[in-house]
Amino acid sequence: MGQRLVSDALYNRLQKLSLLEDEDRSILDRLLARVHDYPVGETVVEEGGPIARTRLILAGWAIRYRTLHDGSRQIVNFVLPGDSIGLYGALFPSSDSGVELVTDCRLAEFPCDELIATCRQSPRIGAALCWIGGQDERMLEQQILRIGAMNAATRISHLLVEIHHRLLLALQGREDVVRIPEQALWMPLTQQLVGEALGLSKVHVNRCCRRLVHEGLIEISRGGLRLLDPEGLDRFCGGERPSSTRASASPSLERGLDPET
Amino acid sequence: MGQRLVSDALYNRLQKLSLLEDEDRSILDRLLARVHDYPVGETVVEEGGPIARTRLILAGWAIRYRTLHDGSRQIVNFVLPGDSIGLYGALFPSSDSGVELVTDCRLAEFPCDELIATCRQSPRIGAALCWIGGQDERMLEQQILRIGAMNAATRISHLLVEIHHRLLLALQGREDVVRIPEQALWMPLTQQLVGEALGLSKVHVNRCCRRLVHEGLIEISRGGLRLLDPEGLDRFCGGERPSSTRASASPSLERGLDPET
DNA sequence: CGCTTCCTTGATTTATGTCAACGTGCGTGG
DNA sequence: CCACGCACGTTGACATAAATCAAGGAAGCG
Repeated sequence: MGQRLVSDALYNRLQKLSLLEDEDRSILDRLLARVHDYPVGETVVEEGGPIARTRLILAGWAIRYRTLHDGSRQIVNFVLPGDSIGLYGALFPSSDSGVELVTDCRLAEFPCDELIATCRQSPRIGAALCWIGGQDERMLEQQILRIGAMNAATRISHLLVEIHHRLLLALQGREDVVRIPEQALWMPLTQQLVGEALGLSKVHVNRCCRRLVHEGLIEISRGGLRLLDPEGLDRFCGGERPSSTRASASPSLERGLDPET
Repeated sequence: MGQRLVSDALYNRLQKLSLLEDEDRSILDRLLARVHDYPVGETVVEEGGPIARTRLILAGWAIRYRTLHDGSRQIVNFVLPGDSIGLYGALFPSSDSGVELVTDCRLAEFPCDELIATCRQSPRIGAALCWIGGQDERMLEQQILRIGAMNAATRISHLLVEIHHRLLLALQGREDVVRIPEQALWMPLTQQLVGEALGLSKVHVNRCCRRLVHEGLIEISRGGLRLLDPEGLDRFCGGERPSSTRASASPSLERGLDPET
């Protein structure tokens, strides 16, 4: 397992699945070799527009959102390093939601069709991507839980805990990686964005955030915030069970995917 | 294309994808041959429990839900005929959400692992199931949109419109099927359930429903409701774009999945 | 018959939204 | 360099959607 040039975040995540062979990694490396940089604010996918390419976030943050007729915008999900955009592009003619970058981003891009070919070539990669897709679905579930059943302050802390959790997985999934640097706790989340994600007005988000600041859980600065006490935040939102990210260690799964079978 | 003994709803949905060959259908038929009946209230999947089998709903309604520490329950999604339960069972050791039947149900069941083998056998079936999975994700998106960005009455009508839409797809997807019977518009949705799904108190759900009744859009009866005017409901919630259910007609997709390639 | 589940309605409370105003840092263009 | 605009954060006063509390009715069911 040599040094990875790109998509460390993805490999860190996939490590949990421990399904891929070296061969698969080189296939993935080739698939993800086409890297592009984009500036903040770029709309990578239009709402209702076609999905030309599948992308992987190598660095930066994005949002998936939908706009209502009254002009309000609902953020469906935050897209972090190691997350994919348009994973199902080959199967759907258009995207219901749009994707917009909230920081400068580095993306790996390739035509959707190539994913099909890659999965044919290595069923293990196919399974790994389904696993990623299943995690996406679980994150949406979490979001529904937050918005549907929690009050404002709890929603916010719960969201922060989830994102923190995801960042840890993406950034230090492997045991041999050094401890996460201070910077990792910084999040480019404006209160506006938090409001759009959680169905709250920015004014109310502000008031709740001030409370979290007052309790020493977070720190607010221009254009973002910093987690000071992740465990405290977790306690604050009642430690609602986060989505499990463990993979099935089923030996029959590996056998089933073994090409020699 | 002979008469289907089971899972008409699934075939109706898959028809939109027009990807499967007769051969695939007989494979699926064999996979789905194991049918079981369960009574109302049965908990098919425990929250946080293992996912022993993958299931397909042949008839009846279920809910996917999660329970919070304070005892409140959030319904994540309604599971209708043609929908799957535990599709990713082979990839995850446990289920975040539980599944409970809200009517008597007839389910097709098989061990999760068999799905892997089936996908190896027919990549077209694999693609079709990913397509189903992608639709599930889109439904969750819709749910987030409702809960996060709409007011109570709009949420309710939007939910009803979506379910109506899904039922139509499952029940009459094929052109050659007779018009949908009156019964199809009946839904076993108590106001309690609607509240748990949309993050509203049952009292408030009741008041909003009464309004919809007053406008002649729905009819309420013991243990459920009936859609009288789907188009009216759609207008009521501002006709927010429903999730597109069209499949990609990409010829390269079919080529990519062709075993002869 | 009594129990349970579901629907219904009124009175009151509360969480959150709206409106409005102001501060502040930051980039940009003159 | 300054001046301006802009995006973001902050705060107060007020409005309102929705929750809560409470009580009762009506249909199914054992």
